Amino acid sequence: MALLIGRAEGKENCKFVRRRRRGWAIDRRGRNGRGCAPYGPVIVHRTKTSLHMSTSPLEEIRHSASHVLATAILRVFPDAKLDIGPATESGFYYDIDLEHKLTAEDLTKLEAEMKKVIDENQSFRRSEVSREEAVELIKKSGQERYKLGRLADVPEGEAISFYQNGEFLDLCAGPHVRYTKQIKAFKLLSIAGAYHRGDEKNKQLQRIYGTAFASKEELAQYLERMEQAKQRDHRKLGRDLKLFVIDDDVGQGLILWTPAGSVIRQELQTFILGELQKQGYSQVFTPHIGKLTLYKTSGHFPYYKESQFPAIMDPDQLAQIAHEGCSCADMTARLDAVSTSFQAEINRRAGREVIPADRTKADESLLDGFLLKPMNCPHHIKIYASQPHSYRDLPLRLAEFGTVYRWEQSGELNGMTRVRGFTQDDAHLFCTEEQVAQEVLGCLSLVKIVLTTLGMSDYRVRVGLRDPDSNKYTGTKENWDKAENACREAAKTLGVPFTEEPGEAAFYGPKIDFVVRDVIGREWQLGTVQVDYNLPVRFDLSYIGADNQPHRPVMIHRAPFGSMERFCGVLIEHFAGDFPAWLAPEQVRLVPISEKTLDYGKDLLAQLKAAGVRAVLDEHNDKLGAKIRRAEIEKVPYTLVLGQKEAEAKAVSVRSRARGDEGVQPFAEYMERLVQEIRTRALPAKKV
RNA sequence: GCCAACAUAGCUCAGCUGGUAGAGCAACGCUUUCGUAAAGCGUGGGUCGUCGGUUCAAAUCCGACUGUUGGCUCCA
Repeated sequence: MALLIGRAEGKENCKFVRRRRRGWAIDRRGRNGRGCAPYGPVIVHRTKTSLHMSTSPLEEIRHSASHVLATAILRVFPDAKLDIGPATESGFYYDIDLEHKLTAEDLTKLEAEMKKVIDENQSFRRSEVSREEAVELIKKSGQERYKLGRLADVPEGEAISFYQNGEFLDLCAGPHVRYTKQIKAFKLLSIAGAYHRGDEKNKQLQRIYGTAFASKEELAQYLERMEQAKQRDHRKLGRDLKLFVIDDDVGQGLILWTPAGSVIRQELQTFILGELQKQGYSQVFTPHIGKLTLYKTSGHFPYYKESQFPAIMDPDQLAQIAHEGCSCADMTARLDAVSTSFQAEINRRAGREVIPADRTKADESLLDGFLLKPMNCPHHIKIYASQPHSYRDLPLRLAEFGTVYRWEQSGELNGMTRVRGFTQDDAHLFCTEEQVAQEVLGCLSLVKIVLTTLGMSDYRVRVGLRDPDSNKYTGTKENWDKAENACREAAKTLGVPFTEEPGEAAFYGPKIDFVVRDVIGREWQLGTVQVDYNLPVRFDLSYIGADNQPHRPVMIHRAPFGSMERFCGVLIEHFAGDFPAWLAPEQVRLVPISEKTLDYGKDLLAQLKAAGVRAVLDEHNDKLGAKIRRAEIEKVPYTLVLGQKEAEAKAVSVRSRARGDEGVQPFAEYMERLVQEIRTRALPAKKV
């Protein structure tokens, strides 16, 4: 999986996760006959977390609110056909089939109706019925379109229950609150399209999202949190702080790193490179494209074709065409054939004729050119394979900030976290079976160092094992046992709590993922380590052992950051733009109180720059307050106020973004502390 | 990809039912030389996402396209 690593781009992981969670995405692939990974079917496991198995009071409130919503919907739109309305992690929704396209005004209307229902203080009454009675009840209520299907989902032998509040009766496992007035605070949030049963083959219904709480205060707090999340959205901060740009003319999902954003990325890369050096990695560089055949060998191409950019013409073919002395017309015709098949591909993906393609007699083999690389491993494998290896050479650790390209559906794109081109802090370790455990541990500690340094202390580790009931994995049982034990042992040795999740492995081997929870409680899968017994076989890799016999090496794929794009996006939100000094694009803002101390500022600026500090002198003709304000808004970690007093004493008045006014201190002293803070990559220390 | 909403100056936004564009901030200039989150005055800046249609007249109405945002998992 080299693939996998790649896929997620940080994401790979993510994508994989999403794919598991989103039935439609999986189904889409399945339908196209591409539900299989190169090494076997994608293992789709749904962890069933039934709300009614362990409902909390809040979930009861929310689930009840969804019934109140349904009650209101039927009052306002009597012809609505209801599907399903569960509680969710942050609220509830109800899916309805309705001719009328819901608008924001409708939400207001529905909210008002819900208030009425709540004020009526209806009681929720449960009744258990036989299957036949249930069918009758559903038919009587005119909701057979979806509810009968839902009824069929209830396993034989399980109780079938209905809940009634007021005039509204719904097939429902419950439980509910006793009276509608127990729903103290609710709000309808948005309207969205949602496929019936999450399957794009089914009709798309209208989903109304809302949330509910036990008190108005909690609702207000929730909305406040949402507002804060909006404020720290990396897309907003990225624009405000000028960290990155996405330009339509360049293309969707392609990140342009601005000078400021590049500083952050560069610092992160320098940081990790230092760690790699300590761990004995070798840095390599490989190109952005590779021959299609390479990815056919690795097995990735046919299966991931959907998520790759179309192949590009092999320049060798162009050269050959020229050699053959083709006329201009011939050449144009052959190029045309290529571009035609390219057009056909574009049209196929779009599902309509974006580019009219009436000449599709393209020779498919002409497409057999180059691929924008979707993952780095084949290139690294070829470096390994370029010469014979002795067991004494191993482990060989090849690292590269490798940029890869994936074709993501347009609806999936999102700022830096879901893109079409991204750079993985990738590495492939080639080692003996005996070395796997130790090497995995090394990779894990690397991820841990990264997270610790950045203050991402709230994370969990997931060890993905094979599904014992499935034989769809590649490789032998012995190898799997060894690989899984290696992962398990490594996770134990790491000393971090971890969960073992059968069915979460990649097909070629088990993996260990780090799932980070951010300040607002969202989870991000960032670092990943994967053990691979398969690609070495496909590429017939070997090394000569101590027994003078050839042996198969084992590969480890790992990316502590995942992708630089995604990681930076998460980091921006993690710090809310308030980066620690070592990462901040601008570390120090020099603010002369007036032009009188401008020269002193220039003097300090030169000294700071000489020490490698990223400092900027504010030469604006503003009052002090305005300059301070600007520095604060731009989230500069340190602002040094320079007045006559400071100039005379060779001092600075320090204002820290994290701690506020820290008073006057000798410049030399301040600089020593600052350089130390940067060198040690310290996190911003809050005022005590 | 699918559903919905949105697209006006660098940013945030105003511009009602059609009569050909405005504010604040930012930028730039001048005045001010200032002590910890906004000094005053002035100047420049937009083919209103693109293309097409309706109309005497379109930022405004209609259509297509492009892009952005929120969704498309949490089993009755």
